[in-house]
Amino acid sequence: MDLMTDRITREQIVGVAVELLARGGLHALAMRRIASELGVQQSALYWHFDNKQQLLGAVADRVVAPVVVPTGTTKDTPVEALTARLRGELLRYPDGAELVATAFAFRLGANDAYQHLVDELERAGSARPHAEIAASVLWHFVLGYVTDEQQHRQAAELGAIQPTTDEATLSADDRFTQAIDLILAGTSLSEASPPATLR
Amino acid sequence: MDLMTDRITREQIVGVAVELLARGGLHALAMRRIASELGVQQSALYWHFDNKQQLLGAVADRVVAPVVVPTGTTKDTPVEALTARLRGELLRYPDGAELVATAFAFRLGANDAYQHLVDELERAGSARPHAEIAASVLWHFVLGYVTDEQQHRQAAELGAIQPTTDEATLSADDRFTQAIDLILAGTSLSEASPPATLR
DNA sequence: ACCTGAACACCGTTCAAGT
DNA sequence: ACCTGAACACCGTTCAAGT
Repeated sequence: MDLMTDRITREQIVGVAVELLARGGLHALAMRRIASELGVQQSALYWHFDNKQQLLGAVADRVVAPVVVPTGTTKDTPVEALTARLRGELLRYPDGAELVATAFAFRLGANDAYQHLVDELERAGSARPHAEIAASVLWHFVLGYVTDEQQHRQAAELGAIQPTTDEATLSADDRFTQAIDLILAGTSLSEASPPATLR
Repeated sequence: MDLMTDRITREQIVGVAVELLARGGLHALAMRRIASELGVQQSALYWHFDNKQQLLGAVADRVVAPVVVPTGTTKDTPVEALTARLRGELLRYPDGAELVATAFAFRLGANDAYQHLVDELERAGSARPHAEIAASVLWHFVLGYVTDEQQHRQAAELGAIQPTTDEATLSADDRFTQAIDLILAGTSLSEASPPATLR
């Protein structure tokens, strides 16, 4: 599909890594599989990346790249829309949230997406130190929540769990939105209507 | 140290697993190492546990067990004290937060600790559905934040990062407390003083 | 009931050597 | 500069067989 060059680039490596992630989750992201998909020895990857963590960082960057877009493209309140978009992108790949969380913890990926969240909070009216606290809360919640979501999805596919008959139980979407609203209510800039189920 | 019985129990397995975790983090928690520490073959562990995930779940239970204590033992506001205690216990073991997060995601560990958080929020005045949302936010934030903290600590020990000269930078403790206060401010039951750096 | 011995099917990483 | 070939030092899990 690519123009045939025997030489391999970082971008190609990240490309097939993202494909493998999409198909089989983190489990499929083995150096040997990436290499064989490229028709190359595993050790060849180590000329382009110091180790697997750095490669995963680049994959994480690619996964969350779509959330870093110029503001004003959405008519929704920016911060709420941003968190919803982040969740959406993470859900596109199995283990997406876990991958990004790990990469970010090592500061090897997703740094731009995080910074974008801080910036949006500032533009929405939060002073610097407060915006950083709020961003930290929002970020860790989204990653933790979606990790949970995806792990359950996987467990359900293995038949380990039946889909918990949806009676009187909020959907994952609703619970997510309510949680984001709760957090934003704690920041003075609560654009969102305060949670209806207050007391 | 133990009375010499050639037979091994689940409790003994979990015990040496916790010791290994304390010494070397998740990296040291290999089935072979646990087995050899007990003077037994690796395969022997699989008679007591279905797989490693279940064993890790039991370890996670042990790690967070101290946070599940009867209320009223502390004079602080219960929810704030509970989250602080949870962070404290996680910090006692390298990779403590990551371990508990993974085990909880699979619902194989730390369920009691999570339920305790929901209960405390209810006793503090939150209605059921709201308490569940708030617990989810608090829980994911604490685990995500402490995972980050511990990963940085490890990276710093490898000399990969210098300790970021503490000038004008909030301590990890202060940032944690402020974040918890922000979340609790979003719940109607803001016992905590609203964050000083609001706008 | 509880464990051994041995194998199976994998991993990430390194490194001399090739071109 | 970029990659091969081959090895090193590990993993979790299974399963017949022993006691």
